[in-house]
Amino acid sequence: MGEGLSGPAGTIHSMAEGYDVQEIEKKWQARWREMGAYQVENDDPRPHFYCLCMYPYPSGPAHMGHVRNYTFGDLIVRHRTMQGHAVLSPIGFDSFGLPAENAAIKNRTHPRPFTDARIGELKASLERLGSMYDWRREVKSHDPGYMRWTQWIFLRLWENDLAFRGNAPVNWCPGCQTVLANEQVLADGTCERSGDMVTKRELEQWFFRITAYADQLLDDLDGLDWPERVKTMQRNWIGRSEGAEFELPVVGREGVAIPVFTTRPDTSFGMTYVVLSPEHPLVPELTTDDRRAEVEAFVAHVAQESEIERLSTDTALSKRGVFTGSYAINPFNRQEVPIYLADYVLMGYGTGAIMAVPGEDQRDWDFAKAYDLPIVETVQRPAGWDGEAYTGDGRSINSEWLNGLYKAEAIERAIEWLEEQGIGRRTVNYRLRDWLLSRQRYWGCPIPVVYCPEHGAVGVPDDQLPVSLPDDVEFRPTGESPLRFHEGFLNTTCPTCGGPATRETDTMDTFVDSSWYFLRFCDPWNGEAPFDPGAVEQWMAVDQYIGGIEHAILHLMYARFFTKALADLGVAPKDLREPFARLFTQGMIRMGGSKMSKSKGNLVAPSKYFETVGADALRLFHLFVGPPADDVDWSEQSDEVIEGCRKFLQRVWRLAVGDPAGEPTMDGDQLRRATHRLIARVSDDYDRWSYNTAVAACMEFSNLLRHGWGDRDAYDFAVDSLLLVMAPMVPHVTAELWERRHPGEHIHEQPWPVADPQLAAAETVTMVVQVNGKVRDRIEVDAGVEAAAMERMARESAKVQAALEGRDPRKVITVPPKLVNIVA
RNA sequence: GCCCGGAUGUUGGAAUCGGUAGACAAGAUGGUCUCAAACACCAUUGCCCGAGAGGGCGUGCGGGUUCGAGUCCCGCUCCGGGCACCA
Repeated sequence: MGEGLSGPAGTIHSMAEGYDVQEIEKKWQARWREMGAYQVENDDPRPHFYCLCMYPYPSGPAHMGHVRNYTFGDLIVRHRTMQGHAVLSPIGFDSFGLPAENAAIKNRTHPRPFTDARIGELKASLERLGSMYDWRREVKSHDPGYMRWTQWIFLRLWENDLAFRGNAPVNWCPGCQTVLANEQVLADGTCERSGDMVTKRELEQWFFRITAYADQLLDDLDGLDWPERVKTMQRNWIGRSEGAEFELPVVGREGVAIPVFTTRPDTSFGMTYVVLSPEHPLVPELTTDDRRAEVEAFVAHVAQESEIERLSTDTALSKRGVFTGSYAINPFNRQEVPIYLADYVLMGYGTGAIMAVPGEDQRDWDFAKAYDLPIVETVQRPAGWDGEAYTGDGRSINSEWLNGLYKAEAIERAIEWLEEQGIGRRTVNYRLRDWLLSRQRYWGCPIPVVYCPEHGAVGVPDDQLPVSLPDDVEFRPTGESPLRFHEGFLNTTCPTCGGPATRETDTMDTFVDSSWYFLRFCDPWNGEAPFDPGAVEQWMAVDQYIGGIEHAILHLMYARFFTKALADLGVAPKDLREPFARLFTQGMIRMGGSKMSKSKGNLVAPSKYFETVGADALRLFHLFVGPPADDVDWSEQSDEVIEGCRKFLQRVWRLAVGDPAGEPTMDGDQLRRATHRLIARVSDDYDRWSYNTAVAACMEFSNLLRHGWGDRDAYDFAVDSLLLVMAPMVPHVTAELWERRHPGEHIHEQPWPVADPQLAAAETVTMVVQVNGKVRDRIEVDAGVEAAAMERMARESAKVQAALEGRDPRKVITVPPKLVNIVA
């Protein structure tokens, strides 16, 4: 080993013994870097194709998940390029975020050098993997040239009422005296740093009005070529529900009414009580004096509960509610019903108040039982029904003018009645909430807003962007943002009046950065705008987006929202309604049942394989181990399979440069046909993301070749074709072999081979003969065999006759040319 | 609780439209080469019966449709994931 590159004329036998993986991989990586391979211009005349892997958070050298992700991406980039496309393959780094800040706090350093070092490590790994990008287009979230436009976009959204300030409960750690991000709150509701129980506090926060796009975000899912699973998750997250909103007058209080939302107005006659959220603004007014002490104690208790406690279903229902002392009037039947509070009614959904129909809602039924409230059935149960609340369809009962109607019709009728009476209307509610983007952290993009005592919140003028993060900051062990104590940053002047003002010290959620980076890649050098709509039109939408399933909801939803909003604001092309036309979500790498991750300490570093078997073998393993969408279980077997991949590549090397000895198993014509079949198979497998079977096809084909050649031309065609179809999977070894076989040529600049369908079709087929569905014989037949001939051959088979035992066939089914089934 | 996936040899997986179940690998066993080992190569490898020829069984479980089911339908079990008091 090692002499492989020493001399182009080196003896074929020494080369045939194997090749030096390290030397070849480094050689080609340097070559690709020098030639600027896969740099692409916006006006490239070839058909455009935009392939994008989700830009990574720079956590250091690549982990196995990265390797898997970027192996798929690189395969597509190289394959599409060989097919004649101009492929945009950009990459960047999602470089803001908590881990860098936590590391800075711990190591008493600054997140910027820390992050830059991690980016350097990750870049080196990607290059070592042989993954190709147009590095000129690199985008980093923390780059001032990128932050400027992130802030610019924020201001445009704010101007158009798509960003706003509002009160929101935030996670507050009493020990650290600071707000925490959701990720910093552990599963048991405590602070990850201090261990104190985290509580909720109301604070002024910034939001993006994503709910304005709820309908579009839901409807446009239908046109996307995405995994059904991801679309379903987004649909559930948006959680559209249709129903009615109407007002319940309060007994003895003129002009006071409680609005409620329901999806089942048809069951309104069964309303036997009303429940409000403890945070509901009407609570003080509705509480009677004799109930006040108990109600206030209950409200106070709920307020200090953590989210986890509040959502826990463990607490007995009898402790989760309280009677206010007031009554509301059910407008449907004029009956008075008691008004309760309960912690499970959420202020953030619907109107924060519900009509309770225990007959047709299980939760209401449980609550009614706990508080001894009446239950009235308003839907006819089917015969034999012995459950509690009934949510199925049936005729309305006990409902006056609704009686006899089925569910759908009764809902319609009830809504019409509410509208006629002028007390209610048809409405749609969404589970989706507006996107809270404020983060009380340092290492993120500053929100470009100034607070003036005179003019309130004022946007920083465009020509003063970006608002940068000061470097001379001191990180406090508590995790409090140093921006809040940095006088130079904090104190500024009002852009409107020039008077003294203070800056917003919150930074943006890092999901803001990742919501438009794919647009910036189209025009990363633009200094006048985040991007030119014309440049975006050249490439968008992304033709193939690749990433982990963990981003199925948040990132993908936010990026869709940004794309729609920017198009509507005229920043992006108007007709760009969706950012990612096709999405592929790869499986996770697991080890011992759980996701491979740094925090679990079960990482297997790719560098170990780069240094031994090389990038090609590791790439081949990831392609071969199973379907790309499936999770990979890393086990002892993985190392053995990787070693098998390495051996396979060594065999390919010997086939391509050596002199295979032995008796060939087929003649030249047969080999040519087999080669066309290989091309057809691999091309089809690539198109349907079946890389594991594409690798298997290549292995099978190389097993045919290992015996040697009968016809040198056919053999050379076979080897060249094998190298071409493998070039996107294992770029280094195929590039080296191609150059040796075709001096001066570069395999990745060759056109993708196309199979001749005539030659790819099999000449002979194994015809299976069954008797009563059981295989009794196999006969080699011409591929164009006719049904009559098949039946004749089947009947003549000695094995078939033995199986028939003299019986006469009742029926014969022939499926030319593959199968005959004789039914006797 | 609701909504999605999934279950195939010892293991990872294949079977694309209802038509040869187990491709391709990994592992194991035996062999060739070697002083020996490694490498490489060859053979065997779902289970059961049988010396063999051959036969029977077999894709989580129970039914069904069909000439024919891993694949379609009905009912379960287990595993994984998402959402989870959403009115």
